[in-house]
Formats: sequence, C-alpha cells, structure tokens
Amino acid sequence: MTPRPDVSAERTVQIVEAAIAVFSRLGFHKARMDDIAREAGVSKGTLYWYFESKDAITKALLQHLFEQEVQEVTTVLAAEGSVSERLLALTQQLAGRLEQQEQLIPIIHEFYATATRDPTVQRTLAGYTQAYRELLAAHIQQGIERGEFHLADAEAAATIIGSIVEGLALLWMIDPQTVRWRDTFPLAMQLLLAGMRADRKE
Amino acid sequence: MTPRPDVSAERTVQIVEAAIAVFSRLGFHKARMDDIAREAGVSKGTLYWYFESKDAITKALLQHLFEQEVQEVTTVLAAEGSVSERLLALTQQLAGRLEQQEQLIPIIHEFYATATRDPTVQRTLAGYTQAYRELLAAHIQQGIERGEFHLADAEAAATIIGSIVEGLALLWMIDPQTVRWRDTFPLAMQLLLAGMRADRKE
Amino acid sequence: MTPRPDVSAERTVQIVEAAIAVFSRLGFHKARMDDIAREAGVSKGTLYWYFESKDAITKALLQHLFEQEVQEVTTVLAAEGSVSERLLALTQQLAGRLEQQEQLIPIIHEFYATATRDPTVQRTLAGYTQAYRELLAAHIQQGIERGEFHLADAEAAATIIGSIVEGLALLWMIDPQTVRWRDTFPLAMQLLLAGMRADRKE
Amino acid sequence: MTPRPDVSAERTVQIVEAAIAVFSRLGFHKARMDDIAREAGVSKGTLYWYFESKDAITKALLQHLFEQEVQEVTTVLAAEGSVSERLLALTQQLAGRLEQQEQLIPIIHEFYATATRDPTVQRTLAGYTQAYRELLAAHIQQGIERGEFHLADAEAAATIIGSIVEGLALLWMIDPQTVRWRDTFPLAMQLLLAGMRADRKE
DNA sequence: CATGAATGAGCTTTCATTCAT
DNA sequence: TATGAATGAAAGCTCATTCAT
Repeated sequence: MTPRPDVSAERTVQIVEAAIAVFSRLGFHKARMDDIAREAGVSKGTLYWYFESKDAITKALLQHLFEQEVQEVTTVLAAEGSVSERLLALTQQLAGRLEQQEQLIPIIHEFYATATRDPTVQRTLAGYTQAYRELLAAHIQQGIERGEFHLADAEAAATIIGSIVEGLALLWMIDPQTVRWRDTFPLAMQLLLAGMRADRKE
Repeated sequence: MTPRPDVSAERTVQIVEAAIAVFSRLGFHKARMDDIAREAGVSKGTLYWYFESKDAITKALLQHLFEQEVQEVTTVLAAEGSVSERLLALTQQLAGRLEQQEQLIPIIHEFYATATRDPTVQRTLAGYTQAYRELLAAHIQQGIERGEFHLADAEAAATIIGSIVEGLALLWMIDPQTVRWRDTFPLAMQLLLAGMRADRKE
Repeated sequence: MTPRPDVSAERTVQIVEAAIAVFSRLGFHKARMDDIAREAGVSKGTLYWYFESKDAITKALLQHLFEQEVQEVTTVLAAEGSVSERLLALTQQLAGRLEQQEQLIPIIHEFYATATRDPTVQRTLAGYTQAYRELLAAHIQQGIERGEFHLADAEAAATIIGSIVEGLALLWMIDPQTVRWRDTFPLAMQLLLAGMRADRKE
Repeated sequence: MTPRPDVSAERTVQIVEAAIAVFSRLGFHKARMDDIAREAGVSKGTLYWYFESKDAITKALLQHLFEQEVQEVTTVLAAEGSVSERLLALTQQLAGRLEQQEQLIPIIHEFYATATRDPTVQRTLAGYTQAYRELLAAHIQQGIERGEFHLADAEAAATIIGSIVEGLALLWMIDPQTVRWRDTFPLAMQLLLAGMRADRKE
C-alpha cells in the first residue's frame, strides 16, 4: 500500500555516473559491465534492468554531457556586454569545463570515431554540434549587425570557433604536457575576434 | 642458391596498407587479424611474422600516415612568398589531403582516443604533433621577425592553427553534410592571419 | 470483513492457460516467466505465489491437458456398439481433438523429450500413457472375450493403437503438408482391426 | 612442404561423436559447448573452427543419424522374399537400431519439437520422413500389384508403418518399463499386414 | 618464410528466482 | 496477496595469439 519511492531516476543517474567513472579509468572498450556494476554498487542484472545494453549506457552518458554543455554555453552567451566580450567569457567557461572533465575527453573521442560507422550516433552528434554552432552563429550575426564584426558568413565563423574548441581539446588529449589550453584558447579567440573586426579586403 | 630478394619491406607495406583498408572499413576494434590477413592476401601467421601484434601494425600504420603528412607540410611551407601566403597555401594543401583520405579520419581519431591510455601511442602521436607545431612555429616566428605579425607567442599560434585543422576535420567527421571544410578552412586562416597582423592592445 | 472468495483456483487456471498460450507460441525453452506473467496479466511475483517454479507450472499444464484427454477417451469408449465400432469412433474423436490443439503438439513433444532426464516428468507422463493404454486394453480384452478379435495380447494391441495416435501426430507435426491425419488415422484403425479379427496362424 | 594429412574430416566426426555422447547424457539444452569440447578432447575454439554454432553441430549430428537410418531401411527392403517378409524383417532391423541408440531418442524428439518453430528444421525433417515413406510406399505398391495386399492407398499405408515406428519409440521413451518394443513392433506389423491382406469391405 | 589449425581467456547478455515493501 | 526491482550464475561466441609442420 505504501508506494515505494520511485528510485528509477536516481538509479539511472547512479549507473551513468558509475559508467563515467569506469569509462574514464579504462575507456569504453576495456570497461566491462562488471566494472560498471561494481562501481555503481549494484549487480550486473540491475544494469540491464535500467539500460538495454552497454551502448545504451554510453549514449545516455554522452547525452547527459552534451546537454549540460549546450546549456552552459547558452547561459554564458546570454550575458551582458559586447559579443566579443561574451565570446571571450566563453573561453574561460569552456577552459574550466575541460579541466573538470579531463578524463572524459577520450571517451567522447572514441564515440566521435564511431559516428562514421553508426548513423544513429552520427545523427545524434550532428544534432548537438549543429545546435552549438547555431547558437554561436546567432550571436556572431548579432555582432555583424551591430557593426562589431566585418564578416559575411556568421555560420562559418561559428564553425571555426567550434573547431578551435574541439581541436584544442584534441591536441591537449594527445599531448597534455605541451599544449596549454588555459592560455591558448583565449589567445585564439582574441586573434580570431581581431580578424573578425578587421577590414579585410583580400 | 641465389639469395631471394628481401621481401620484408614490401610485405610490411602490403600489410600496413591492408590494415589501413580494413580499419577504414570496420574501425580498429571491429577489425580482426583475419580481416587484415585476407585483405593483404597472406595468412594470419604471416602477419605475426612481420609484426608482433595488432598494436604493432597499428603503430606502423600511424607512422606511415604521419610521416607523409609532416613531409608534405614541410614542402608546402618551404615555398616562396610571405609567411601568410605560405600558410594560406597550406590550407589548400590540407583540404586536398583531407578529401583524399576521408575514410582515414575515424581511424586516426580512434587512435587519438587511445593515447590517454597507452603511453606508447601517446608518445608517438605527441611526437608527430610536436614536430608539426614546431614546423609551423618556426615559420610564424619568421613572420614575427620580419614584422609580418604582431604576436608574442609563435608556439601558441602554431598550436591554434593545428587546432583548427584537427577541429575542422573532427566536426566534418561528425557532420559532413553541414561542415564545409573547403571554404571554412581558408576563411579561418584568413581571420587568424588578420588577427596576427593587427595591432591588438587588450 | 467479508472473507474474500478464494481466488486460488481460478488464478491457478489463469496462469496455466497463459502458460499454454506462451509455450505454444515460443516453446518451453524460449518462454520466459515474464512472458507468462504478461500473458496472464499478473506480476512475476504472483506466478511464484501460486507455483514453486517454471517446472511446477509445466507439470500443472501437462496434468491439465492429459486429464481432459483421458476423460474424453473414456467417454467415447463407453458408448454402445461393438468394440470395433467404438475404436473407430475414437479415431474420429482424436482427429477432431488434434485439429483443435494443433499448437500444443510441439509443447507436448518437448515434455516427452525431457521425460528421460526428469524422473518426475517421466512418472507423470508414464502414468497418463498407462491409464490410456489400460483403458484401451480393457476394451480390447472385451472384444477378445466376445470373440470379436483373435488376439492373445490385449495390452500389446492397446500399445499399438496408442503408438499410431502418437506417431501420426508426430509425423504430422514434422510434415503437416503431406501427412493427412484425418484419412490416415481411420484407415490405420481399419487395417489394424481387420488384422485383429483375422485368423492369423504364423 | 610435406602436406599435413587433412584431419578436417576426422575432427568433424570426432566432434559430432562427442556431441552425441554429451547430448545423450544431458540433453540438448543442458549440454554446454564446454562439455562437448571436453568430451572431444579439444578446445572450445576448435568447436567453432569446424562448426558455426551449437545448432550447426546438432544439425550435423542428426543428418548423420537420419542418413544412416534411410540407408539401412533401403538395404533391408532390397532383400529377397515377399513384401510382407521384408517388412517384418524391417521390424527386426529397427528394433536393433533402437536398442543401440536408446539415449539418442530424446535428442531426436527435442529436435522434432523445434520443427514447428524453425522452417529450416521443418524442411530438413520433412525431407527425411518423406524419403522414408516413399521408400516404404514403393514396396507396398509392389505388394499391391503382385496381389499380396488388398489396398488402395500405398502412401497412407507407408505413413501408418512410419507412425508405428515413431509412436512406439515415443511411448518407449516415456515409459521404458512397460512398453516392450521388441515384441510389440513385430506384432503391430503382423496385424497390419494381416489387415492389408484381408478383403475388407466396410 | 609461410600456413592455418588450435587455444582459451574474456565478454555481453539472459532469465529463473528472491524478497522488501 | 501482489508487486517488480534486484540478483548473479550461466552460457554461447569471439578473436588475438601460438606453434607444429
């Protein structure tokens, strides 16, 4: 008669978080369902009660991460100030995020790599990156209209910013010793914004 | 008893190229040694005659790919003209290369992702990206000394260019429909170069 | 506090009938307790309230089926007329039953097959087939005593009739296209009865 | 250079025979691939080198048995003498075979039971039983033409004989204590043959 | 040098059963 | 009585690697 509290939601989170921990430690392919179960403090069967498969856990995990990311970017870009200022603020925001989630970057890249061979993954990821780029593009367009930037193609500029984010994270993953994200990202943005402000004619 | 010619070298290349084909088709984790053997037209045992393990093939493969790349970049940057012109020429060069090697991008990303967990891969890849960045940095430094750029940190600028290359390739992999590498990469370089030429003061 | 009516009996039947439906559809080994629960419209826990295990459901199911069968055979054989006539009537009866219960035949065969390895199943099934054969034997014995049949061993003859029933059902299960039970079973009985009536001397 | 002798054929037989032993002991569903491997004295991997799956082993096994059976029946029926005599000889032959293969009968029935749910199994089994029945039918037809039998439908008679064979084996499987195959099968054939010889008019 | 049969640890997923509520 | 979340032992299959020939 006493309805048990619905633990479904928290169990799901619990499992996803365990998966994040295990994937961070071992990577997707070396992580076994047993590892995730042990980390989550539940049995292997419970994993399958809440998720269809290992892949399903992975997808939930990444969805979780991407949603957070788009959300944060939205918030930062909604602040006061010139578009340039907001974009520079974004670099700080993302630098912080990267530092927090260091160990997740390889998982994300493993997942990226599967996009070419799995249309569902492809579509999901493309959806997120498009949302991201559209968000940036809208702000850049605003900057163009306000006369802040001299630029024809806001979309392309947005893609370039996205590329720098992803590319720096990637180089950092390959070579964390030498690549200094914290300084380099703001510099990149400064140079890019300077270029966008400049009256180029060639 | 005429000594047979040493077929070692060509067998090695044959196997590496088979591995490239198979990895492209299936990805690293789904590619079986049997697949590579069949593709190379040799037996599985032969694979192990020339390579210690699947990982060893992988490393040879990466070497194969990156050596070519660094070589080409070196050549392009050795051309006549201002540093800006040479860097813009580089964008053309790399765009062409990307188009030719579409199918390799996901493999390379799989390896990037493993770098965090495999120190050998890490070291190999870091070595290549460093070589790449140093090459760029040297040219940018030249540009600074000639007064072409107003910039303190040639290394950071080199990293930024590298990031754009890698980041655009990544976004294109995720979303080939929307990301237009051919146009975006030159634009990125133009904006960046404009920024590097500008007298920034903040 | 009016005592609720005992729903035990109807729940039991409800579950057994659900099991029949599910086993028919999927076979014993592929049928999961979840499937039976869903089919019965109860929870999996309820299944275990009424039955100890999947095997217990199975045994109840077999009982359910065989009790009906022995009952019907008894009724048909209790009719008026010569033993031959009654046995021929039985063929009509069984042919009809087979047609109604087409989907049950494979399940029954799965249980037959397990008899060798499960003494309980063995005993249960052997009990039913013995009851069946004794019933037939009693009637055949009557036929012998009345001079209708020239035959020494009523038991063996009963077993033969049982064999034809089971064997035809089996062949029909294997090859429903070619085996025409409706015609073949009466013919078999006619030939057998003719043989039983004949004065054989070898 | 010295070609190794092809052990493929004998390995296959070795595995099938191990499977027969294990299936006899445990039944199809309880038999694990590990059990078969251990019994055959090879590794589990070797099983999969020679057979695609557990099912494939089962099918090879049964094909083996059925082919033998049809072969033996063909041989016995090719003997001298009246059709009646040959059919009676067949009962001896099959009784011997049954005794030898006692433990295989449950496996065969497990397989029969799957026919309804697996069209491939269905087709295979139907093929064998048809071959069997056609063989019998041809001989019975001969008996009809020679005036040995008074009978319209040789096919149906063949099916009846087949039913008795299968049905007796089935009842014996269920109740080996009470069903006496050795005596009952010849009696069944005698009664049936007597019926086929008799001038029936009802 | 080359072959390919053989190995066996490892992994995901299934599902009968239990038990707190 | 009834529920359904939780359990965990299985089991089929894969595949990098080895090694006798």
